Amino acid sequence: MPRESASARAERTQSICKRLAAAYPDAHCELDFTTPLELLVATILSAQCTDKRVNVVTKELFSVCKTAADYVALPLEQLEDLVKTTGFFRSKAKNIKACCAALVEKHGGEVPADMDALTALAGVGRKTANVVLGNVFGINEGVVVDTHVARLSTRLGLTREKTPENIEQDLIRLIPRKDWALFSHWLIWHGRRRCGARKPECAACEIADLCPRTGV
DNA sequence: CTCCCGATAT
DNA sequence: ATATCAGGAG
Repeated sequence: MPRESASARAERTQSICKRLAAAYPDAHCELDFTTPLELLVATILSAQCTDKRVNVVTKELFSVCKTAADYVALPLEQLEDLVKTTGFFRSKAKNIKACCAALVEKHGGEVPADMDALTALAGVGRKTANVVLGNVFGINEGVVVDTHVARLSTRLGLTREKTPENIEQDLIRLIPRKDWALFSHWLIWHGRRRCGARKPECAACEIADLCPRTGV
């Protein structure tokens, strides 16, 4: 089996984007939020947890905490109890408090629109920072690589890298910057609806002919 | 690399 | 019973 050329892969990627854009015309962030701080907190909570569960938890959490100072003032034990069902609850509660303390002390209580400032916050890595930058500030500094984007990028033969950081570099080279934000949403939606980790529905897949598993 | 960890689908 | 879920820190 001949190795796909870089130009052929770029062209196939374009076709994949076009097809997924048609399949998911309203793809968007499925975490519920109304402010930058709400998306930041929701994304911290979304680690190894479904967005559906996060949205159940944040509905009550956001009614209790409106500002970064509110999270700082809330006793750790109460915050742990509010986020318990998202898993990793002790780490997440601790991180959210430390994160919000830093927001109050270093950023006037606001969420910084800056990659370095964001990733310096407790519980905020590159993936979470990319989510916040893209979805509330319209800044495409990188590509969001979560578990779905990583899995589908590998299955689709868009990367051979293993770490999220290295996969992101491959995707940045492969995809036009204007599509970065949508690309992640398309792959996440497709990963949830069609190309699940345990049960990929290749027979019904909209891009089966563009995938090394079933087509090409 | 390991650890953090509850809810859900299979 | 086990894999997986919009990961990050030590």
